[in-house]
Amino acid sequence: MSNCSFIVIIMSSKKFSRNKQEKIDLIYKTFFTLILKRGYHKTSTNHVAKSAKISIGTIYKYFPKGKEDIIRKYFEESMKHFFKRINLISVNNKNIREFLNHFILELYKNHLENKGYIIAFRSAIQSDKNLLNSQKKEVFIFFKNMAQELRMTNESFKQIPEKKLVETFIFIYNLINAILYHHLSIMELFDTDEKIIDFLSNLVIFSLNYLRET
Amino acid sequence: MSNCSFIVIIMSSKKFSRNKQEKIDLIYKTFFTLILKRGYHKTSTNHVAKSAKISIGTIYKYFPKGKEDIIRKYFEESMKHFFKRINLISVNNKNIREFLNHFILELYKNHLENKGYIIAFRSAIQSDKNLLNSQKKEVFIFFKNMAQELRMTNESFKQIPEKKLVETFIFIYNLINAILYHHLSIMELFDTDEKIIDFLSNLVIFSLNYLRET
Amino acid sequence: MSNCSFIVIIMSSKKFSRNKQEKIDLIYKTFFTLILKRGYHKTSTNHVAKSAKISIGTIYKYFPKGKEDIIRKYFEESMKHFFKRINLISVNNKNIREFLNHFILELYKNHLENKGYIIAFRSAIQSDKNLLNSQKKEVFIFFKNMAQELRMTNESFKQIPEKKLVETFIFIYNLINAILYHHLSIMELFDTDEKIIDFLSNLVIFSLNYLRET
Amino acid sequence: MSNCSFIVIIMSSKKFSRNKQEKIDLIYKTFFTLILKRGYHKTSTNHVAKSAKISIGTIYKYFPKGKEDIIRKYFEESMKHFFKRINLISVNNKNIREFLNHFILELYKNHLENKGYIIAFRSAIQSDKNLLNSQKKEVFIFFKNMAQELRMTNESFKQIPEKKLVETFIFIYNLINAILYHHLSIMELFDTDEKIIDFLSNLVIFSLNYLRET
DNA sequence: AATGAATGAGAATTCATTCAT
DNA sequence: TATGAATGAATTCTCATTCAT
Repeated sequence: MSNCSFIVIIMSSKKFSRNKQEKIDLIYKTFFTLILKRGYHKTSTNHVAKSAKISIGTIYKYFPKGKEDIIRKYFEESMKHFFKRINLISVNNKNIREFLNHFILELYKNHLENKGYIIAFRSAIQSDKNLLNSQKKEVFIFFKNMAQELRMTNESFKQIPEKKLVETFIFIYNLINAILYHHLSIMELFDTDEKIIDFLSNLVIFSLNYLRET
Repeated sequence: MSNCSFIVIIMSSKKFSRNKQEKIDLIYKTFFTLILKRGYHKTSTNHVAKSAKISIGTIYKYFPKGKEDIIRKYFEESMKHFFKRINLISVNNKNIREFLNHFILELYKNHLENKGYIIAFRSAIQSDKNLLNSQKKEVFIFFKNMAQELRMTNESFKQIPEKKLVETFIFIYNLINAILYHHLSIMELFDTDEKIIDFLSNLVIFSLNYLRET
Repeated sequence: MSNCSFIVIIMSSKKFSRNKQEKIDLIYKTFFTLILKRGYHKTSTNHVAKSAKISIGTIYKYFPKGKEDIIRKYFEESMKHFFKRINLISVNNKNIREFLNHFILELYKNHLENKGYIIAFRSAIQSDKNLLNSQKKEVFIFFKNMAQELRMTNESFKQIPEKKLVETFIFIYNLINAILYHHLSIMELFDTDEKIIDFLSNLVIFSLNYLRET
Repeated sequence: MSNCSFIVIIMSSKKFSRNKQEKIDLIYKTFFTLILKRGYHKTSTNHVAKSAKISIGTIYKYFPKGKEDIIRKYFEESMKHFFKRINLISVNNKNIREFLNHFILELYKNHLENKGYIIAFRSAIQSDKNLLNSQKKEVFIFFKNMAQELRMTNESFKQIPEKKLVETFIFIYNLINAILYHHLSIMELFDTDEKIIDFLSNLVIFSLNYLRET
């Protein structure tokens, strides 16, 4: 690591490179915060610029198609981050139940932290069907990789055919998302974090049994 | 022509209220159809007028606050219609399981028929929190009435305290809505109507047991 | 005529119909006047609205694609008007020389009256090649019709094959336009109207001889 | 690497001014090429920078007023170059007809090679009348010099008064430009290079006769 | 000298809403 | 009542230009 410190200094001296990521993150943060307050279609790029105290030109420099691009690029970044976190769990957990609980918890944290983005995403797919398809593909690829990995490292998963495993993961992922979104953005189903997570955990077990039987 | 003029006057005096409701229904239909095609925030009142071949003035005559009013008034009407249909079932069904299946089926049909409206409603609540509260109130009142009625006419429900019964109904209602919306507008969870309904039916039974135990 | 006066009153009572054409003409006039003053690319739709004291929405009501549409629609109208005027001449003139002089005079008047439009047209074709093609087609159709008519009614033209006649007209039309545009918008070639018209008239005779010989 | 550093320093001290002119030429070339593709008002300095793979700062270093300056400076340079080429002819040709043909050919080549610039110039003069006046002055000075020279070295020109000669040259220059521009940028008058040049050549002879007689 | 991030005025365009007819 | 022309604030987006590095 100490060998790298010099390189780090050289890299950070590269013009604007640090500011650049800071600006992008500021745009994300401001945009999704405003969406939480005023809703997607009442949040304009000019609002974001004014609120973030940057110029409108800067937003269009990094996101040439405006709002649509902010969502699309955040989607790409957030998927990677989220899946990285999920992956860390999968390797270390051998018990399915334990793994599921972690998975649900991560999804829950993700929803809490990205509420504005999730609302934006759901608004954007209304007029941009490609966005939804992109997401479906990413989700498929991720769970395919996860299934392959789990089947290689874990005896409990080895018995289930890969295709079935992937389909099941995607189903569970969508089921949890459906309920979490409703709980967080439409109407609270339970009054504490623990309760909703426990409910989802049991619901997933139920669903897995249901899927197995049918 | 002169022969007809008297008839026309007579007819129009009768037709008047019918025409009004026809126009309103045409506005609803056109608005929600356009939303399905282009999304909520790309559907303007002017578009609706052009597409429905009526004047923009007419829309503002019946819905003085535009899009917001269309959604709000349709919400009021649709709630009444939907609850009427549910009520017809509740009176005639004594078996809980049977009742649930009907309830789910009605919710499913409602979602299918009102997809555009449901998308519109979810977009509108982002910037109009009152709309969501109105809905919560209506839902509460309806299930309170339903609970009272069921407890009076049905032995199976009499054992459950009214408050608990109402809460449970509301929970089930929201749970089903969450999953149906995701299934119909975000990503298909099952490939046939029967499968999703059967899954929901079992899911509700599971949830009722889960709620009873906790 | 007196029989028609009643009809005229009825027609003018038709909502906005008179204002509509007035507004359109006002937009044309204002737009082309501003272009003369500030050039095409420094004349914005908002400028036109402000200068004409109408709202920007009105411009986009009649010209949904903005500046491009103003030019395109004026082009269509002006071609018709111009060709109508030319046609009136062709029928009444049997002497080719006399006909040419009228033709040149009409083109000259057209250029003088539509200087702003001609500048706009030449700017617009830079990024809208269709506009130029449309014009070529219209010019071709007009001169084809004119050639047919002249060959039917006039002995002097009967000897020239139709195709040759059309090509010659188009050539002359373009040659005159080239020189008139330069004279009026780039640099004066002669100091009086009479001189430029006389020069063009002789130039056309020269060109016709040149074309006949080659 | 260290072996080369000295050479690099030596070279860069020599290359410096050459690099500067290379950059300027690259800007000219890129700008006028883009104008041919997209038109003057859709070609921005930022586009030029991106397309030429230099920074926008470099463009503003050499052309502090942006597009306007590029055109103005190219205008100055190109006038000199063009007039140099014309001058070489004038000295070597004693026959007026022969001289004219060379003159027309040079103008034609100039138009072909500088199409983008010519479009740009005509767009720029719309909002920058000084540009047009500068050009008129340059043209006047050039033809005055040329007239003086020709009258000194050539018997055929000696008979014509200087003022008349200058005016005639300017007239011919503008006439040819008018037709060439139309032919190359609006509508083809002839299908080969030879034909348009022959036509122009005869046209100029005609015009000279016409001017002499009036 | 060269870079390119950043700016913000201003252009194009949309859309909810009003109002004369 | 019904119409749809008219409005103009608000939105998206571009582009000439500046300036820190």
